[in-house]
Amino acid sequence: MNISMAAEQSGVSAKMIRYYESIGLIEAADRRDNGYRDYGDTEVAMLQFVRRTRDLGFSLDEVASLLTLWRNRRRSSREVRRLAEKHLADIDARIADMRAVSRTLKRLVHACHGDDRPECPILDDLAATPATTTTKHTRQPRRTRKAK
Amino acid sequence: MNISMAAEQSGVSAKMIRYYESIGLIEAADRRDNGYRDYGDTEVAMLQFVRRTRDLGFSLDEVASLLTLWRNRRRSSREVRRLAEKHLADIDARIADMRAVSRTLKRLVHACHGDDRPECPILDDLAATPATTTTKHTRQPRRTRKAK
DNA sequence: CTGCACCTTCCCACAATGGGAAGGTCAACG
DNA sequence: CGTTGACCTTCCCATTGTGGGAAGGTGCAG
Repeated sequence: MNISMAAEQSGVSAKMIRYYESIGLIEAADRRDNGYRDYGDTEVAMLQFVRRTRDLGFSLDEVASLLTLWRNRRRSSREVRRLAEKHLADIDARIADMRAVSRTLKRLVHACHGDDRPECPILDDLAATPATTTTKHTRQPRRTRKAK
Repeated sequence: MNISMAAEQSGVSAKMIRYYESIGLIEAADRRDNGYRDYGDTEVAMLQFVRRTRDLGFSLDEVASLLTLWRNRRRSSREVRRLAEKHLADIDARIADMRAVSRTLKRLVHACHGDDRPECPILDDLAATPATTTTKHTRQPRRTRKAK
């Protein structure tokens, strides 16, 4: 089948299929006499695997690893799980960060009248002068290199 | 003060300060005779505003809008709140998506032995043939083609 | 004067995707 | 048979926001 059909059946755009091929994520597809790429059910299944893995937020690098493991009949499930766990930890950390942001935004939105007046706690908060931070002046005793 | 000091005090890297200037997010800094950019407390405060806004996940476009509102003494807080609410909704939607991913990953990780054996529900799930999805296939746009 | 930490501009890269141009191919329809 | 239009191909560009680094100028301590 042609690439657009493979795209439709796998849920991966034709553009992306070509891209995945170009970076070596998937093998180069067979070509027909006219130069068109030709796909079979095996290839479509692989593309579906890639799409599902991407849907779970794995990077293309991770997809590559998972594809290799998938194809390797002598893999250890330990390795697969390790990859998944690492990614899960990453996702959860990002969720935590975003929840903190969400809480802050909710608080700010709540505090703001949202009417014609210019007074706005949201802007006040964003502009908050770091009096809180007690920034006692990063000294500059001559050539002090910045830390961190 | 020099750009590196402004960077240190604002928490925005020198690289980013120049970039923000180049895209017109912030005004071009004054220059000293030697061509060096020169920053004062006002500029640092603006950079801090930008950093805080970025920390809350606003895009640079949104930062630009918020900066304009911040500077405009005749703004309506309604507009600010609308922006914040829109962003909040966006964040919350993304959190929901990621939580769904997290739940799926947790389930998969849980189901996987993670030992030397190759059997792995994680890979099985990623490879799952859409028998479950009962996707009866979206019909073609028109001109049915259904190659081979 | 030397050395070094600054500063400047400019270009490259990243991740993953889409848009679109220029040109070849295939099949249906009149 | 020729036109038409939906395909296909490759190639380049844009995105978002950030960092790396080169090449060259400046300022100051020793």
